[in-house]
Amino acid sequence: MPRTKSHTPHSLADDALAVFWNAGFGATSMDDLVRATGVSRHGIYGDFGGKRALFLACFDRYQDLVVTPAFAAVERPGAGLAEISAYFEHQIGAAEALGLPGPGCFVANAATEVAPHDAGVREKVAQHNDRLRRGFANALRAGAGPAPDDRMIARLAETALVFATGLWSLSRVADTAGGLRQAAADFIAALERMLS
Amino acid sequence: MPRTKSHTPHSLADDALAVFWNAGFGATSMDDLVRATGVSRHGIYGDFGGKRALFLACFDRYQDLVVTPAFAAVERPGAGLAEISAYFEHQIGAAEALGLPGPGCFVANAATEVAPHDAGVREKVAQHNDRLRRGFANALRAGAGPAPDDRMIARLAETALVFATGLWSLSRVADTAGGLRQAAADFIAALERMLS
DNA sequence: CTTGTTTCAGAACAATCGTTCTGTTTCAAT
DNA sequence: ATTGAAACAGAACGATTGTTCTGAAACAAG
Repeated sequence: MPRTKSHTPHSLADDALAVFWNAGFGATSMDDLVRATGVSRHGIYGDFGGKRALFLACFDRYQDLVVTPAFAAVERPGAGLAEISAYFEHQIGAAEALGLPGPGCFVANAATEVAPHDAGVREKVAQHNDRLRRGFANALRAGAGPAPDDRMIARLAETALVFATGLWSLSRVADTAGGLRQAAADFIAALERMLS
Repeated sequence: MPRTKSHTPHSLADDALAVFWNAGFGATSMDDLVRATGVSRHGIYGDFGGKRALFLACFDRYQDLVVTPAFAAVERPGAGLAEISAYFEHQIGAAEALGLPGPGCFVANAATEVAPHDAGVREKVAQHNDRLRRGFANALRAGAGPAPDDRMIARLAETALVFATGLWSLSRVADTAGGLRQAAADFIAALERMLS
């Protein structure tokens, strides 16, 4: 009896993610979302209940669509510095392909724009950062030789998280990828020396 | 004949900076500025002409009030890794004193929130980043020994800029300063090894 | 004190926001 | 074909935004 839906919550969040990622939360209007997703206001409010809830749903889609494909190799058992390096290169290459200055990291953008005013977003950001921390630690352990110092691994993982966050942040204002690429290479080299 | 002014453009921008720094550009309303600065709408528009112009003026005040006092030691001839380390510690300590999660870096916040939509802000951010790059390069040169490799110095300065940017970004969501402080120490140690 | 200029306090404005609501259209089951 | 539930398009709403405007208050010079 009912009319068939033209979208699923998944596809709606996917399209919304692209808009939020590029323009941020505040600069994205409900009209922008209707136009970009092709879904009526009624449909958006029916599926998610509002702009903020849709934004929160985008975090999960971003994990599945962007973070996991790029970061899974770092999280795999047996990963090493090469996988961390490939992760950096993958993201810089993607930013370069989309044109610099680019959209950066969706989570990092949300962290500075909305996390201070929104505990729910702050929680999502914390979960994302923890995932990166664990992934980096996993890859650093393999590169640490036979007797890894867990204390040092945790610290270097934190350092890698700081560096990765800085990379996405700078990619929002950089005109060229050269500097970022060289910085990433130098950072990998530094990690290598710290582990030996 | 005229009534005496209760403020100067400098003091007005100083007070506005505190508000923008904590809440960001979009989340700060004109009413917030009037309340926080004690200056009427008429006064604000008379001195600067609008919200955006006042925001741009805050960049210059931020340089004078925050960046220069913390970063001048790094820019001084003869500075070395110790000055870079002190700069990190200075900023982390300040963030800790203000309570974490903190406001981070005013420029870095503006870079992610408004730079994508505003060429003027993008220009200000680029100038700030260039200043940091030059400062880091200056301090790295002194630590590089008798025959510094300018090519490598420039790359490491870029790496330091990426790391510093990541530090401020993470300080906006971190609950404790411990991780940041350890990461900074590790990064300094890594720079030391890269230079030798 | 008077005067003239400037600041101040707040009302008023148009525009835009997120959200809600009202018909109309669509489609599957009968 | 009829029917009814659900999605659609878009108007409408209240709230809030940045900006402009108006009248009253304040201060220094004469």
